[in-house]
This record gives sequence, C-alpha cells and structure tokens, in this order.
Amino acid sequence: MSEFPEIETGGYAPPVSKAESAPLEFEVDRSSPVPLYYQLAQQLEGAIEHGRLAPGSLLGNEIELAGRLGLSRPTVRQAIQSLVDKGLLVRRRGVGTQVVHSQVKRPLELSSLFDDLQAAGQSPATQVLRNETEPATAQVAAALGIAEGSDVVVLQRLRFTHGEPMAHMCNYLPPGLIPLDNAKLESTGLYRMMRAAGITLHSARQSVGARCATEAEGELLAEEPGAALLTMSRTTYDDTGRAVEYGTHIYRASRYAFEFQLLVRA
Amino acid sequence: MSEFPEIETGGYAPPVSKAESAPLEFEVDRSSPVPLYYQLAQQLEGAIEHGRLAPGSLLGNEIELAGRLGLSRPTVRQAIQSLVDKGLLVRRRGVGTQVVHSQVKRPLELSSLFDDLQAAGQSPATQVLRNETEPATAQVAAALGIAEGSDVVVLQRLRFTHGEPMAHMCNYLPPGLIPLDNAKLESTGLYRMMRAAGITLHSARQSVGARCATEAEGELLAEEPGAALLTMSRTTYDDTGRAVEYGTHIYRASRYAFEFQLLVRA
DNA sequence: GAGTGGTCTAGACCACCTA
DNA sequence: AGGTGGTCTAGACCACTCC
Repeated sequence: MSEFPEIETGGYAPPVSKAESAPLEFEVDRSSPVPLYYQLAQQLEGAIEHGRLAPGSLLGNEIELAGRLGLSRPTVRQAIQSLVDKGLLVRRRGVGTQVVHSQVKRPLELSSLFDDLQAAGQSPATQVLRNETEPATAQVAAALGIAEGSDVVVLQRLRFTHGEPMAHMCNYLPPGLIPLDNAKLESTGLYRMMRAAGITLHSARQSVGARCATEAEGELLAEEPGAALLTMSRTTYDDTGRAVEYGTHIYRASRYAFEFQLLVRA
Repeated sequence: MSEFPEIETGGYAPPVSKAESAPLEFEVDRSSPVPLYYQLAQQLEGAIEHGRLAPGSLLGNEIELAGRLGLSRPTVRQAIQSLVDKGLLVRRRGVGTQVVHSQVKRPLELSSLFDDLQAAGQSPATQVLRNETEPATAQVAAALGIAEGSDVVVLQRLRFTHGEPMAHMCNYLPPGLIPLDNAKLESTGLYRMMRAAGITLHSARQSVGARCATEAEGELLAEEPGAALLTMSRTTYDDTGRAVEYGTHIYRASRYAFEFQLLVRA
C-alpha cells in the first residue's frame, strides 16, 4: 500500500517516527492581515495534505514550535487546535500531537444539491414550477418558527442532470429574506443565493426516508409508479438560529444517494 | 422600546435587551478538578436551556464577565467559544455575544440505531445472524483501509422494535478491535461496546439511498417484495483517523427515517 | 524523571460596529 | 468616540504518559 510502514501490530501500539527527519520549515508573515494562527494552520494543513507530514508522525512539541516560529505558545496552540477540530491532528497528553491516520478525507459540508452536482461535473439545470407567496400551513409554520397563516414564499423546482429529471424540490422561505428571481433560480442554487445575500448558513436538520413513487410522481420524474424514491425534508438555520428555509424533496433513488459525514460532538 | 420585546419587525433587526435585568449569577469552584472554563460553559449552557438567558439577549462583555467571576479573559473566552462551537451563542464584533435565536435543538450526534431507538422508548432487540471472521473483499478492504484478503470480522444482525423487524445490518470490523460476544451484541449497540472498550469515535461517512425490496429482503423484514427500503452504508473512524467499522444496512422505509443534523464547517 | 499537552493568568493592541 | 470581540504575548503550574 503506502510507502511508509504505517501498518503494524494487531493491537493499537502507535508506531511513532520519533525524529521527524526533516523538521519542515514554516514561516509567518507578520505584516499580513491574516491572523498568525491562521497562517500557521494553513501551512500545517497544506503540509499534511501534500504528504510532507506523514500520517502518524509527531508534530514536535508546541513550545519548541513556537520558539522556531517566533510565536507564543497560545498562538501555536490555536493553530493546532483548529486542525484538531477539523480532524487532521490528534493530541495526546504526555505523547504529543500527531497527524491523524488519514483515511478521512475532507468532510462534506452543508451543500446544496446544485453545488453537489456541479462539483461532480453533472451539469445541473433547474426548472421553476412555482414561485409565489401563500399563507403558511401549520407544518411549514412550525418548521420555520413563524405564525401559522403568515406569508411564506413557496418554491417548486425540478432539478435535471444531463437533461434527465432527478429531483423534485419544494421549498418554503420567510418572505423578503432574499429576492427570488426565477432566472437566477434556474442558473444557480438556493444556498448560493442565500450566501450571496449575506446570510451565513450554520446548520440544517434533516430527515431522510424512502417510499414508492405514486403515479404522478413517476410521471414527474420519469420513473415507473412503485419505483423507489428517496425523500428528504430539511430545515436550514443561519448563524443566529433563525430558520431560513424548509424544504421537502424527493429524489430518484436510481440516480441519487446522499453522502454526508457526521461528527461526534464533545 | 419596551423592556424585553423579543418579538418585532418583519425584517431582521435584532432587538436586543441591552440591560439584562438580572445579571445572573455564575460561580466557579476553584477546588474542583473540572476546568474553570468548562464549569462556566456548563452554567451558561444550563442558563440557556432553562430559559434564564433568553434567545437574542446579550451576554455582557467578556472583560466584565471575567471580572465578576474572578477569571481571566482568555478563560472566559474559552468557555464562550465552546458554546459558540455548539451553536448556542453567536459573537459579533462591536456588538456582543448573544444567545442564538433558538429553534435549533441539541444537534444529533453520531449514534447507533440501538441508542436512537432506546432513547425513543422503542425497546430495541437484536438477533445475531452471523459473527465470524473471513477474508476482506476488495470493497470492505478499501472501506476499512486494510489489505484485501486480510481477516475481518463479519457481523450480521437483525434489529427489532416491539417484536417487529426493522433493519438488517451487516458490519465489518478489524479483527481484535473489540471482543464481540453474541450475548453482549444482543443486549446493547455496537457503538456502545466500542466506547466501553476505550475507542473514541470521531466521525462517520455515510451514504443513504433507497431501493425496492427483493423477495428475500421482504421475507427477512416482513415487507412485501417491491416495498421501499432505505439503504445506508457507513464507515466510522476513531479519533486517530483509523476506520473502526464499515457497515451496509437496510431499513424498512415504512418504519424508519434518518434524522440528523449537518453543520457548516468554517 | 523527563517530556508532553491542558489549563490559567494579566496584561496589550487592533478591527469592527453602533451611534 | 466608545464599546465590543479578535488576536497576541510571556510567562506559570498541573496531569498525564513513557521510560
């Protein structure tokens, strides 16, 4: 497999390359507006990504690293901590800081279907079926945390890849949150429009299920009635905890599966 | 304005109760082995959960808070930061730290189906169908990051709630990771056994899809052939980045849906 | 015992927001 | 202009791990 003998022992004994052969050079630019800890974190992350810091290797203690860089220990710790939070490093008291035994690639973030597809080179397209304001039903009101009967924007879209239908999406948004121009909606994703409007997305609560397609759903998505569909409902919150979107979507299970990463919270 | 009008305006203007009427008392115990920042974080979290700190209310600036508690500012910051990471607080430069506009409940963590069901009062039960060692297929080896053909433990279980089958689970584990006693497996969940063995779970990469049940699957899960099934494959990693489990599971869509929360990574 | 990360302090200056 | 969080420093002592 790999060139370095990462493998050993059935148990767990951590094989540690004690002397990092090449101490690796890092440098910070004190005239830059970029925080020092962030500069260091980026350089460390780059070194890990590019394999200059091998998985399992020790980082060298914080105090010495701080001295070598001309930084204080708390600053170095802040850089290291940010990478620990990202899952790239592990700290062990009395042992040291090592590069994680890799395997875990970059965690998926909260992304829109549109971005996912585009990133996968799937050339997504959108058709807006509906874009209007109506009173919120009890379910929608509860999801968005607004009063039942108050106005919400209802959005219904069909998502295509390579000219084939792939998902039917129904979204509800608080009125006036962002301008919902049909042309814009057909050329980009909802999340991207929100971010562009200065909304900082923070988290989303999702529920994923499955069911068999009804006749109408089959027609809409070019599937036989009875075909498996993936269903998803999601409420998205911004960084102030305000619900900015609630959606119920259905996907053709034959063409789509959710990929995501869950993190254990301390 | 009035004193605590938390509600207002259709737009977004944050209505802030400038003077927190009752400054709220916090206290730390310096003789406790619990870190000071952690004590403070817990008290703040409790105050938020119990509504003593209203959503949207300001926390008071860090320096004053530090003074009132007899702590240094970095310590107070560490406490606050941990709650910001949890999504309970938002910091705004030049404004202050406020309690998130709630709505977001506690984020779901990486949990086992067993724990989920038990928490929901569903009295889960498990039947072990298979528990043996065999050579890893290419797919399993890739997921676990081990050599193809090397030994892995294969586990097949059926999960019941209220005496009804609910899911069929097939797991692969590195050999010798933990003792896999059948009796233990039938009385608890796999993750709980791992945690008890000192393994710190860190993250899991999942893929969720759907398909229609085959005849055999229908029989196993007491569904008609063609019924919608939810499929999930998951690789779980510990805090060193080592894959500790790979599983492919199928669930009766009529009885189960995944609930989870995604966070936006900075 | 030596070395590591974990915690904590008491200051400092800066950038940003509100007004 | 005043107040807030964001960053940074130069120390200190402790708890844990390993030899």
